[in-house]
Formats: sequence, structure tokens, C-alpha cells
Amino acid sequence: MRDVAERAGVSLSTVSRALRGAPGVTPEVRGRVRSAADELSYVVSRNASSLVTRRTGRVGLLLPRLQRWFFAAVADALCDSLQEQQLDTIVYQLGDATAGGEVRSLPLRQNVDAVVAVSLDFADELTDQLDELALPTVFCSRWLQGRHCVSIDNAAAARTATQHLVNLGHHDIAYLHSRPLKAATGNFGDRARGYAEAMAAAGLPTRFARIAEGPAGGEAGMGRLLGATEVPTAVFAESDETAFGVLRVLRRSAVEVPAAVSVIGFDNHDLSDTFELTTIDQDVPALGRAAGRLVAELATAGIERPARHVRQEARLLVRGSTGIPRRGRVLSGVV
Amino acid sequence: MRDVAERAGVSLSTVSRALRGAPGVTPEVRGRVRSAADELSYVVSRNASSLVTRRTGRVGLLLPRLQRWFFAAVADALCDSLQEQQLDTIVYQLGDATAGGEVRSLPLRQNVDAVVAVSLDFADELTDQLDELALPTVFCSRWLQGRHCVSIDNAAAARTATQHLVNLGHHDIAYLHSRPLKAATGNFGDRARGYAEAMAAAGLPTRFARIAEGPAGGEAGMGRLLGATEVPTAVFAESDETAFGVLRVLRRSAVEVPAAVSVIGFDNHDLSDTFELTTIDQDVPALGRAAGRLVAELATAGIERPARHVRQEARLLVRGSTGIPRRGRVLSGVV
DNA sequence: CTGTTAGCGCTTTCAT
DNA sequence: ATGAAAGCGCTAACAG
Repeated sequence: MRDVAERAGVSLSTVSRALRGAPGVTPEVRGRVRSAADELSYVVSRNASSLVTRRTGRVGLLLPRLQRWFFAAVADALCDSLQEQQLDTIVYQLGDATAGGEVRSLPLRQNVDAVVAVSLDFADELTDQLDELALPTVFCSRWLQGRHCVSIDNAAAARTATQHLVNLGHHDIAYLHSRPLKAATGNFGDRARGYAEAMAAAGLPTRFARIAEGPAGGEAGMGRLLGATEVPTAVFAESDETAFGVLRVLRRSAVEVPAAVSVIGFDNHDLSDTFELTTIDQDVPALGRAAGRLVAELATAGIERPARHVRQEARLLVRGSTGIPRRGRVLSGVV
Repeated sequence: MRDVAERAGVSLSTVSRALRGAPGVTPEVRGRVRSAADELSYVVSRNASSLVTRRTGRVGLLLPRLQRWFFAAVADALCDSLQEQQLDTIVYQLGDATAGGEVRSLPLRQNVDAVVAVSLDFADELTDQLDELALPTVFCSRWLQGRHCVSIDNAAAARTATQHLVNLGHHDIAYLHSRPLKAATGNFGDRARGYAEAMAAAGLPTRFARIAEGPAGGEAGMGRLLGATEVPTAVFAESDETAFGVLRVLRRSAVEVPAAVSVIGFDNHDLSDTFELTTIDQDVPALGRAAGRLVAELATAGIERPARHVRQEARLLVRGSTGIPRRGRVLSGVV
């Protein structure tokens, strides 16, 4: 910074003011300082400035794993949003374990201005640990009382998806879920609940099948259903990735979709369009952006703010994998 | 920190030493300091300490977009690796543009100890800008002379993939690529080159089809090929995501895979297994981990290190989408 | 083994 | 509108 000051022929304070866009600098001087900084490819050290401003310009992003499509998509949008607002994003992966990550041991304390926690199931322990940090926190894809949240109404969306199948005339609709039903917390729990509610409202029996998460779970689940006495006419998978596994098994077994079995997913995964999967469009990028705006505001304003809940719209996206149910129990040759 | 010092009845330096695990503190005193810090739930401010140690404990991760599978997978492994080594990861998305992001304006300078740049096509501008920063830099999924690199041999892997098709008896193998062939830089360029080399070595004519990136490109490209006078017996897609588009169009057109047309991709995308796509397994997690180890070393040791190249093994993963070629031009009913 | 002291690079009063 | 000076919280010489 001293070099820049010398080069521009001004004092340190002027450089600081000029580069920060603070008032009290002649436009001409500001320009000179700016170009001097550019020439030296100088950037202010956030470390040093945060020492005095007590703001780090950094946001901590807590999520299970970037590898999984949903989290990557949220992180993408969130990073972009924060980058626009001159905030850096530090990613902390807590892993798939639902047992509660060691948030306490993360160097968040003096390191970030705020935290975004994405869709973490172990909300209770997590919130406790985050409370200790006394950092503004936004929960993304999570709905918690008295906290800043950005999410969709998973239960309502699942009701819509189920109703879509009911409207087509389906009576035997299976639901593939990876979480235990009782005490089902989090988004997957809400979705299962939405399905059950819609089925109950239609006077239809639920048909749950517990599976592992992801495509492999979908394959196993659909395999089991194909071996059942009554093969359902429609399958609602808790996520698109699960639905992909379902589609795969159906194709391999030469079961026509949707003629013999309808399939519906949840998320609107990048590849859902390619595989013509009817699904619930979460608009994940919008979710990430909303979280970005909210957390940026909190990072600036500090922790004392009334909790704000942002409800994102989710909508049914009808593609080629859902249609009217087949007649009877025959699966093949029904086209 | 002063509070901790008072509470433990020692000086500031002793607190610093004790908490840092530095030598020269009586175990008894260290314990006293530790518990004092715990009681006050005090953590050292990395900001302040980095000011004097000149190490931030942070690594900058430069990539186009987290949203894309490959980058998310690399970032996932890299974050984990760095987290183990007590390093934080700051993500900077440069966007899909190949025009060269504004790396200069990123707050890297005094804010990170090292940089990992993943698979960015605009290497020339980028390296120049990174050089200005004088930060240790690791190029992941990129092969640059005189720089720290972690990558696979894309050309060799593409030769292997092509050879696999040749060995099955294919003569008419189309290659779907999203980058212009001349001056094709980066990984996609190397793959196209590998294909061309293997075809030349087998005495076969190349058949290039330029498409957009991703599934949509694959759909469009396969659509064009299906309308050609001679439909190729095999298609090599530059990436699995492109291959997914290809598979989709073939299925919709009731063209049997691999009986009528074989399809091979590149990457081993998460869903490749689900869709039985033969591909080149990059072992992306290993790539990320290797980059993590390397960059951690550089972050500690500083910039002056002989450039190190880590070549990751890539291998052919034969699944259900490749087989012997059909006889003649008929596409349907050949099973 | 422990304490004192001088900065690290920046922002922010307070003068000018 | 600009500059001088006093720290922000911490570490690293140096003394003791």
C-alpha cells in the first residue's frame, strides 16, 4: 500500500479512502490511485482491514458434499451472488453423516461474517453450535422457527406431484424414500409427508418403499416393486437422482414409461430434461441467489435482525415420464 | 487474548505460545491457558495472526462453475483434502467464458497462500495474471510446461477409447466435440487429438461433428448423424454429459445401443454407471486429492519449488453402451 | 521458561 | 480534501 501511495504521490490514508470508495477524495486523485494500484496489481489485504473494520468480507458455506448435484447447484448460485457483493465464500464440507458435524472446531469464529447452512439434517445440534458462534446464519433449503431461512415448501410440492399422478387416474402410487418415516426430519421427511397427505386426501392407500439415497437406491427400489404381486402404476421418487435409477431399471426390464409405469422425481436435476423426467422444479439457482442476498444483508447489518423466511416457489414440470395408468397388471406390450 | 492472559495470570506471548502449541511453555501453564481460553470460548483470530505470520491458511480455488459435475467433483475432493490439512478453501467462479476471467481483480493477493486453477481453457492469460500475483499455483486437469500440474493424459485416454471401438470392429466412428478443432486448446482439444491419432493409426477416416457442450449438444449432434447418408456405427462423445444427450436421442428413435450404435463417453460421471455408459474413468476424486496435497505443500513451502507434474491414471471402463458394430446400414430391428 | 516490545497492513479519528 | 498518528489482535525477536 505504501508503494501505491508513493506512486500516486499521496498518503496512505488517501489510498485507503480512494480504493475503498470512501467519500472525501477528488475524482482525479482517486483515478490516479486506482491506476497506481492496478499497475502494481495491488489488492488490499482483507486480513489487515478486517482487523480494524471487524468485518472479514467472507461467508462460510456449510454443506454435506459439493459432489452432490443439489449442493453444487446451490453453491454455484450462492458464490456468484456473493461475489457480486464483494464477499468471498469459504466452503466447509460436513460430510453425508447426519450425526452432526464438528462445526465447533471449524475456524469460523473470527474468520467469517456470516454462515449459510445448506440442507443439513442435523439441525438441532447444528443450530446449537452455530448459536455459540454468535454469527448471523442463513438456513438454505431448511425451514426453522425463528431463524433466517430460504426454502421451498417441500410438503406442498410433494402434494402437487402426487396430485398430478392422482389426476391422471393413478390409484397405486409408490413412494421411494431414503429416510425413516417416523421422525423424518428435513426436506425428505417433508416430501414423504406431502405424498402421504395427498394420498389420504384422495382416499388412496400409501405405499412406501425404503431405499438407499441416489440412483442405486432407485434401482434397488424399483427392482423390488417389479417383483411385487401388484406392480404400482406410478412411482414417486424422493429425488431426481433416485428417479434416474428407477428409469434405468424400467428400461432394462423393457417396461414402457409412462405407458406401463409413470415416474416422477423431485428437484429438476440438470439431466432431468435429457431423460424426460417429470419432476418438481425447485429452481435451485434462485434458492442460492436468495440465500446470497439474505446473508449479504446480515453480514453487513450484523446478527440482530428479525428472522426472515423466504419461501421459494416450486412448480410441477410435466415431461414425458408421467401419463395415464395402464389397465390391468400386464406391464409389457401395453403401448 | 488479553482477558485470557489475565485469567491465566500470564503474559500475552505465553498465551500465544500455549495456544499455538509452540515450544517453551510449561505443560502446567499451557493447561491453565487452555482452560482459561475455553472458559471464555476464545479462539485466536486467524486474521490477526496471518498479518504477522504472512500465512493465511487459505487456498483460492479457481474454476468455471461449481454447477458442472466435473468441477464440483474436483472441488469436493480438494476441499476435503485441504480441510484435513487445516486449510480453508475459497471458491472463485470465473464463469464458462473462455475469454479469460478477471483474475487480477480477485482479492487473492494477500488473502490466500496458494491457488488451484481447475481446467480453465484460457491458460495463457490466466497464467500471466497468476504470475503477477506471485502465488504458488497448481493447475488441476491441465498440463502446462514448467508449472505444478495434476492431470490425466487426455490424448492417451482418448486413443484408448477409440482403440476400444476399433478393436470391436468399428470403422465408422464419429467424434462429437464442442471446441473448434484447430487451435483446440485444453482437455477437449487433447481428446479430439487422441481420437484423430488412433483413427489415423488404424487407417480409418475421422468423422468430426461440432456441437454445443453438454447433453443438449449431444442430442443435436446425434440427431444430425441420424439424418446423414451413412449413420456411424459408433459415437465417441467428448464428455459423459454429451453422451447422455446422445443416448437419449438414440433411445427416443428406438435405435438399439450398442446393437445398432455404440456410444462411448469420457469422465465417468456419477450417473454413467446408472445409464450403463462405457467411458474413460478419470478418477476425479483422486485428481482433487492430489491437487490438494500438492497445493498444501506449496502453501507451506512457498513459491520457489521445481515444478511438479502429477500424472493421474485414467482407464477404460467398459459398460453396456459399446459392442460389436451392426452389419449394413439398417438401424432398427438388428438385435 | 516467561515477559517486553516492535511491528504485520490497514482504517480511522483528528488535525491541517 | 488530505495527512499524521494511533491502534485493530496477534506473533516473533529479544531480554531477562
